[in-house]
Amino acid sequence: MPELPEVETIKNTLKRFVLDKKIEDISVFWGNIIKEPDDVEQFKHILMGQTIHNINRKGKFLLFEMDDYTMISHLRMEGKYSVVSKEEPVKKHTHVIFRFTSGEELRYNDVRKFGTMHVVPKGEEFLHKPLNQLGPDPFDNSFTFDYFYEKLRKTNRVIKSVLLDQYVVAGLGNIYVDETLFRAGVHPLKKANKLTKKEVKKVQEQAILTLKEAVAQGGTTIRSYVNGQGEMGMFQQELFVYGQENQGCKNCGKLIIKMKVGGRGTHVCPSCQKQ
DNA sequence: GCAGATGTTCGCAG
DNA sequence: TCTGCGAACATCTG
Repeated sequence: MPELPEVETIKNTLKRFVLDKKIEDISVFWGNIIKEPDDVEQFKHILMGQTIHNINRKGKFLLFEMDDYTMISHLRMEGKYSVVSKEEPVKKHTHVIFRFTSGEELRYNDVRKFGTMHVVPKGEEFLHKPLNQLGPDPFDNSFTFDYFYEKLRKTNRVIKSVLLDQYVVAGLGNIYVDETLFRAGVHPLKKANKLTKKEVKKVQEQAILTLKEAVAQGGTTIRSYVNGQGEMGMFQQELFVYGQENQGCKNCGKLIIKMKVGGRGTHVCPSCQKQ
């Protein structure tokens, strides 16, 4: 269920446990998670013997950088990583296990099995799917006002759908889009190309600010998100609209309403966010 | 028990 | 070319 702040938190906790660990063996219990190479045996073969030297993040993707390859992992709705001793009983929804020479294991657990893993040669991460078409990370310098304004100006979609589009900006998901639009005072159904420059600026600033605050709080735990150590995030305390339907707006007191936008549950203060 | 929803993304159809 | 909708899957809530 992770968006950018949750993935960033997972990256930081995982780094404390897997750097310089060498993969001795791999088990895959649900092969559909492995997307590249398309053959699971090949996936296992090329990663065995590799040592994890660094973990990076782009948008909602984790990049495990090894000797000759990078594993690009997306957690989708429910994916989780944990590092445990090999003695630890394997949970029901654990689908991939990386066994280290140290006796520890990196385990991937995913109730809904939506997550994906791609292994590509080191240095070619951004040349192939799934990263080659991704928009800028919101924390990157390339996420400029001019870039963002042009993207919004050229589409006929509503602003919420555009913010969820990872080709426009990579990292926002349903929670942080709703929070960003509330903080910017923009209605999710407003057409992206109808936003004034001032509104675009505000949306961009609030997106970055909201994500930064959420990272500082270790992410948002609504149902099941935990970091690489099984700890919950704390940002849910700071939410203004997400999951706050039928409660008073923290700004004006009017009831927060829930609606559907682009098939996604969407939370809005009808008074603070004018269409 | 069943319909609908869940922090995501992709492929397909119009 | 662009946009919207179902599917991938399991579980929980009303």
